[in-house]
Amino acid sequence: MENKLSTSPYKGTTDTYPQDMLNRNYMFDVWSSVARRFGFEEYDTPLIEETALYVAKSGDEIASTQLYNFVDKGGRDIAIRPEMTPSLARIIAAKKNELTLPLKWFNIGKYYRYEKPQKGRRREFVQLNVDIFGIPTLEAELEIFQYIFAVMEEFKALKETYELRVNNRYLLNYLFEEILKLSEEKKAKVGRAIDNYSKLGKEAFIEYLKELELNDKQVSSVLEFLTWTLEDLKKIADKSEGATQLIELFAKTEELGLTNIRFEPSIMRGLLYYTGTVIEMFDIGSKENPRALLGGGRYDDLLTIFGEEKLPAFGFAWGDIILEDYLRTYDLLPTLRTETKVFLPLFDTKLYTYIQKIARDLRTKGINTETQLTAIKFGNQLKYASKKNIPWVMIIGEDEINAKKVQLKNMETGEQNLVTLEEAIEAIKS
RNA sequence: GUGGGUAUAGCUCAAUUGGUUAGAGCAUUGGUUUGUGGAACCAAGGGUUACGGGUUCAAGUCCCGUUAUCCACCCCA
Repeated sequence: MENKLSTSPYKGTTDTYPQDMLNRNYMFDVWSSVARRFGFEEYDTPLIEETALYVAKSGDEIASTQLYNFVDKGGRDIAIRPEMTPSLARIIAAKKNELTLPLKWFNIGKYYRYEKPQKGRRREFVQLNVDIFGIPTLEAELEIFQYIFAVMEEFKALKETYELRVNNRYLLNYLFEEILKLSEEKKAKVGRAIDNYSKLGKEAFIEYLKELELNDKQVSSVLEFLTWTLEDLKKIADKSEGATQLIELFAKTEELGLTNIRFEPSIMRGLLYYTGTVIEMFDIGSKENPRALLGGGRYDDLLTIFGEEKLPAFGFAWGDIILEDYLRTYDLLPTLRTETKVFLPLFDTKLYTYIQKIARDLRTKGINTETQLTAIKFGNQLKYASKKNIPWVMIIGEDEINAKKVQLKNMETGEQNLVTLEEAIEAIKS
């Protein structure tokens, strides 16, 4: 090992400097303020859970390969959370009898997955989770859809650049069981192929299905399925609950006037706990962001892993990295300035205490104030304030103190006035 | 986990194809009569050329390994 410590962050993680933090906070503020506007409440869970929580749900290789898990000093097998849903289900199951339904909860938190880092994918990332518990009907879906679109509007995203794609796991089950009559093992593989349909291309897709030993009839059934529209669903409405739900769902989205949403038969969403509606949102205005912006679905059965009765649930997760990529693609990140409102220069060390007391006064009144700490050349102090994009500079030297006034300088216009402290505060606050 | 590309200053890139002391722009810091910023000009700091080994009289340049990053798989909770 080398003696010198590396300044690089751990593989697949990134440092966030104050400048980047402004963007991050902007995105998170939109997420959470719109959530509160809809009546969602914030909650949190520990970063560490028992490994069993994740194994119970998935059981397969995800837990062994992509989970950060280890044994603690007490011999417990624990893991850093790779997602929120199991923890959320856990805390709800724990207090199921005392919680008033429905629950509309959200959280913004960090997650860790042992992945090979790529663009839009890191080992440490932040996700927004929004979930509704206790609504068995499609109103839960509609509430979430409206939230998602409200967020996109808040980001000022252009309508032609995003699309929410919706499918239903019961419809997929109908395809697998009633039309194709597949074994469990093949369901998973065909499902994955369908998920990859647009990426594979039609020919590679057909070839892959044939490798899975699907006969010609089955292959053409899958291809036909992928072209299905809502009209086609009406023909099988009496046979598939998934079809019925989708028809009803889209009737309501239309009544609500929701756009940027459509039925898409190839949406799969993994293979784990989803029970009905599944959703993904995509950037459709460019080719720069091929990954889903967000994904989610209904998971009515998840509480059963805690030995509880079923509780209807619908929710989704939205990743920070891909959102930021999306916003950058369309130049939707506003130019953000520091939160500091006013800068107080210092002409002479003798004035330090005086300036500090003024600053204290300003801060008491809720004005974010930064002061010059050492008396360097005034031009450089202004340069500093200018570089940090602080909108106001309050200049106080001997002359101003004698006049019992302050010079208030607007850094954008360069305008400067000799005013009383009260007048200055008024101007800064407005 | 598999396959491939890349790695030179904080950032974007040079370096006559193996040949002196590795350069430039931007950024940073200071200066251009120290109570007025953004521009311009001047100057400075900043590099074990990712790390380790090898070939060679000579390596930023060629070879091997490691690490990181990007792309495609795998997976995507």
